[in-house]
Amino acid sequence: MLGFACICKSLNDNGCFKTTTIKYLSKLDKSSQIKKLRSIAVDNLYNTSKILEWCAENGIFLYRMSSDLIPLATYYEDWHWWEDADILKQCDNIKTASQNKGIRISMHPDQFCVLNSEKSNVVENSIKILQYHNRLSCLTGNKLLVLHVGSSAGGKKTAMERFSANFKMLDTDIKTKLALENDDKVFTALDVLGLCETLGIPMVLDLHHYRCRNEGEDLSALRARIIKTWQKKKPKLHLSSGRAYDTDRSHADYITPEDYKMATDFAGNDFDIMLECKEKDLALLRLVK
DNA sequence: CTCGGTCAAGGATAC
DNA sequence: GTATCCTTGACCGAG
Repeated sequence: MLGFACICKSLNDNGCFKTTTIKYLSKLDKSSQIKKLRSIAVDNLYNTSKILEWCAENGIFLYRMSSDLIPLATYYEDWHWWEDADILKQCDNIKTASQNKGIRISMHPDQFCVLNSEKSNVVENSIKILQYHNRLSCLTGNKLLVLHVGSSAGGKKTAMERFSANFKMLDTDIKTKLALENDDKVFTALDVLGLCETLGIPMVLDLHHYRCRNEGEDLSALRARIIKTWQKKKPKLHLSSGRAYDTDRSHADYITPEDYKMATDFAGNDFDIMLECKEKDLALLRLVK
């Protein structure tokens, strides 16, 4: 099963997400700020359920929700967006749509969520980011948060130990949603697999990151172990093509036929494949065609 | 209307 | 320490 992330280019009016900035909001009075934030959140959540409907109509049952549905969610702590009736209604629509249509959803906290940072304020903020994702996940029925290990400061071993220690301090509710993904600069598939096995969480294999960064490990030898980390859930891998060349870390607009074949050969019927490319759903439709 | 500078946030690197 | 890059896409606002 193929899926795509966030933006849906096929939907002109409902396929994208709004946002705002602190700088802009600071020019408004408090009530206008909240009004603006609410309006953006409701629109973004509404668009997400529209995208889910579009997915079902187009035979797509795998989708990653945007992390930026609630604007400035971890900044405006006095704005209790999760107590807003309109927002709750929209979240419930997403939950119902994904469950009724059988769409497997996930989220992927961005680069600012560095749980293993050496800076305590960064760790605290990362936990806030995870709490936000968890809260939104609970309301929308999402059960999977895909994360990178993060910083490599102090060396890989120390950095992974920091990750484990901080992971263990998280709420159980968050821990049961987390999965870890290998990255393209530091933590290899083997590094992340070992960490996932130790922590008892699923591993998302990113094939492009593996291509950019590996220590010669043989993926076919890791395949069964990776699947095992998912227990009864459907394992997932990420696929993208390099923009300018194979190991270019920048993502291309589309997936090359060669990369798609490589991924499907590896995945068989055992893995869902999440596409990461600029043209999103359009790239997926091209592959299916 | 169009286009470009700007934006909460981290990390790594080079100087 | 500080500057700069990596890198996303939506937005404001100048023209």
